[in-house]
Amino acid sequence: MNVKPYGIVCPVSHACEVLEPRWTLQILSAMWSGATRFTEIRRWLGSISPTLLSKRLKELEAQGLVERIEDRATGKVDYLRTQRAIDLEPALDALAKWAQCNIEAQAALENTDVPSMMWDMHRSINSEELPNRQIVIQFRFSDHGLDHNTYWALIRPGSPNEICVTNPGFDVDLFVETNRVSLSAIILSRTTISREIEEGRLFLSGDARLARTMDRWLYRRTKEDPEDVLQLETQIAG
Amino acid sequence: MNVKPYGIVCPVSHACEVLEPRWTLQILSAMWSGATRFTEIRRWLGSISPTLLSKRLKELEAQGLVERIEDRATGKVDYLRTQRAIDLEPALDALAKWAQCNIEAQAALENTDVPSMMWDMHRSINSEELPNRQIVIQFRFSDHGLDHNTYWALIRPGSPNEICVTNPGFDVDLFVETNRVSLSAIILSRTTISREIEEGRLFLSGDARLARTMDRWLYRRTKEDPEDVLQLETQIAG
DNA sequence: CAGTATCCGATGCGATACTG
DNA sequence: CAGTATCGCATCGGATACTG
Repeated sequence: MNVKPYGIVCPVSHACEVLEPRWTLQILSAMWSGATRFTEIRRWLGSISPTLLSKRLKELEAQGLVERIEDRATGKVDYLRTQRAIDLEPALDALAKWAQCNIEAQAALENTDVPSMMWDMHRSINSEELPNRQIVIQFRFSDHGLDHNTYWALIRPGSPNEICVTNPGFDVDLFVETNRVSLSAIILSRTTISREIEEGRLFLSGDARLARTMDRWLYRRTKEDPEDVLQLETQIAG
Repeated sequence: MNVKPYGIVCPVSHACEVLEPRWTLQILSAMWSGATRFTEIRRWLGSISPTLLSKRLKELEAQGLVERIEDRATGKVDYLRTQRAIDLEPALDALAKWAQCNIEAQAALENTDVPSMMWDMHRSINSEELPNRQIVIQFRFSDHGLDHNTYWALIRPGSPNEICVTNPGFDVDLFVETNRVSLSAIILSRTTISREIEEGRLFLSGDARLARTMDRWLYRRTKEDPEDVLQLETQIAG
């Protein structure tokens, strides 16, 4: 058992006893997003310590939410969600939707872990929506105190996207200058690319067509139905 | 802010930052169930300290999830959920449903707080399904180490149910002998009344008709659609 | 009833170093 | 890469007593 039992007869509380310990839902979310390897999950979560991740994975295994698969040949280990964990998706969806509409996470956005956000660009940049040639996009963050404030995304037809912290040496097609609050707010659909540009928090330069189509090739985390977006817009405006 | 921010760009994590601190969801659930007064919420939760409840209520107020209403005339205070908290219901429902089907909470059930479970009988006993006269039901728990192992539920037409820890002095119509695991499992629909009787964990004596109809007058927490119940039965059997 | 004030102990969690 | 081993602090939360 993870958390001290609440002692009340209520299914939600039983769920809490399993899911409440720090990082538990984040680990499951990372796996939902496709992470299967220990190090992969770590990178997704950014600031979790290996000790704690190891502990949580064991707990999740004990709870029957995660399965550890070791390849005898290669020694590689994969973590997979069990059906029980997959069945959590509707609840996580509902929670995400609620948070999307009801939390002004300004304070949280300010704490965005930039490396994990950039790592996320592996899937956040949709190469299908980019020209069918090599593309290099440089991201520079104006925030102070970052270990790295410049990243390069390298998109090549037929290869997985690459994210570099050192200049890969190719010509840059698009320069993106922004800050962590702005970019994370865009990813969360809490604002729009055009508004961020208008208000001076996002600068795009280089290939004009890439700049114009950023709306399409940058994948946003949540897709709301029209009413929800409207509701969201209203809240942000108000 | 409540919990140290996760730093990842993900709405679920933002929800966690607000909802993860211990007792937060339980407080909202108690209010969902109709509790509005400080002491009422306390009783519902059983083992929360007043200090912590006070702290959480302030935090929830700061987050815009709870509204504190003080009656100038009487000085009485009510806590009400805001729309934002009410909008959490779908997520809580999904979570409850998941827990119902996917957690064998044996360990949790053993920690059931008996006073709060009995307090819950205020609403768990549906007087509509009882004969239209005064009914007294005595509950005795065989567990060791309880402050009180005997409770009396007093149901009178036109009055709210009463739960007593001392014999109210009326004739008892139905005697219920059980233990906390069994009764809480019944309330959670994790087992059935007839099975608990068969397996010797629940004894009913006194008015035979009250005993036979317990299925009807004891309100179960979650109402599942048929397939879900089936799924649950399978899991318990397996 | 509706809380506040204090205190203290457990432990959760982060940081760091190390290993096969 | 995939973890384990230690360490130590901070803080979370429980217990208790007290108040208007």
